[in-house]
Amino acid sequence: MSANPTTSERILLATINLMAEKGYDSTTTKEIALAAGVNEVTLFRHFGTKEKLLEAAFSRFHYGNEMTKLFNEGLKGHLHEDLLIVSRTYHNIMNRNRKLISIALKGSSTLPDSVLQEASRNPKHLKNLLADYLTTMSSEGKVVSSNPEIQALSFMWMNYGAFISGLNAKDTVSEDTLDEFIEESVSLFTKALSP
Amino acid sequence: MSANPTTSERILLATINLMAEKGYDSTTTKEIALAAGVNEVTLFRHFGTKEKLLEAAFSRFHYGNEMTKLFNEGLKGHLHEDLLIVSRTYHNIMNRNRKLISIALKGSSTLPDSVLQEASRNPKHLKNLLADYLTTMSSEGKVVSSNPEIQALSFMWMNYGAFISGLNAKDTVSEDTLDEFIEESVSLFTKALSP
DNA sequence: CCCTAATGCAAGTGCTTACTTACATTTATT
DNA sequence: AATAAATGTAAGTAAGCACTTGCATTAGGG
Repeated sequence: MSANPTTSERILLATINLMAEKGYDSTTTKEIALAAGVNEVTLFRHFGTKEKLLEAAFSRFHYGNEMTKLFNEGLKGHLHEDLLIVSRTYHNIMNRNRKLISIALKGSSTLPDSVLQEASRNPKHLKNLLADYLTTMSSEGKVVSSNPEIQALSFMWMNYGAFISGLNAKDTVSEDTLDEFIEESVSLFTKALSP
Repeated sequence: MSANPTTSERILLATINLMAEKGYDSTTTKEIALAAGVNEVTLFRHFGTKEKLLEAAFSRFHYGNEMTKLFNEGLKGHLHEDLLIVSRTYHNIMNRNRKLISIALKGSSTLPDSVLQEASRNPKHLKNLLADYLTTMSSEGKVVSSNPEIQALSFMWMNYGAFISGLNAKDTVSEDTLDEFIEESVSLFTKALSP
């Protein structure tokens, strides 16, 4: 369909950048074409409709299952270190996909379902993994046995809130501030969860 | 200007409800008028423009400074109880204004500044208040002396994340689940912050 | 009963939008 | 050089948008 991949790519990137700022509805195909340096007609020849254009952008750039992999392999049974890894990986993934998430958050009446699902599975999946981890750790006596579900939820929501907060801030949260927050908050949870 | 307040009120409520679902741009004045049970012209006679309409909705329904008042009067120096009050009051205020916040979050290129400011001051103001509280508590030996800024930030972000998570969920988070989360998470922070 | 203010109704304006069509031009392939 | 595929250009379409205008209808207070 597209012999020249750079053209498609440029259009998709322009789509993501503009829509992350202004939302799906407020971003016009004319703008996108201008930002991508192509004619508006080319955009339609490549993707047909505005809706399919966004779908293409999502399916090409969305994040995979890095987090699941992390929980299956990367955690060593040391609470403080493991929470650090989880938190850092989480923010890593989220920040890499911040624009897609921003688009989904702003939403629209005509936003394709596939796009909405991508964002809604955000913290839920991770909460389950973390809850399982805490349950295991608890059975090994390495974590206080209480309510692993809500403990995991609290941790994920804290990081989710931190991420969302940084999304719309004009002055981007610096790398240092994020690191500082991660370390302090992980220490906080480590102390709270230790037997 | 409006001899019949119910008419204005109906329009404002319809505005908030529709825009919270679909966002500012995607909500048409025609829809609003239909939902409010008035003619579209009446809407313009009352508020002039779509922009002024949203401004009116915000200025009439936005939350005051309940949280500041709370910190000046309501806290008693008992960590666990105080955190409980803060958390409960926070979710109370946020849930009462969930639709306005939803509108501001979705955003738009033409969204009035006054509306955006309302939402951006969300956790920041509260973080400062909570940080001050923790500093005081720390000087009284009731809280571990570490980094009150980030401790406060962690607590606020956790609650912010919890709130945002419940915003877009189709199945509203039940009252019970929220209560359960608040109690468990406050206990968590109490243990972590105790000397 | 009259007067005024609020509302409804019908029609229309000018603008923007996503999307199309027909044709010319460039670029790559053979 | 010839051919085909990808892009540009120009123009237009149909629909939807916020917003306006002129006039008829309703309702309440004096």
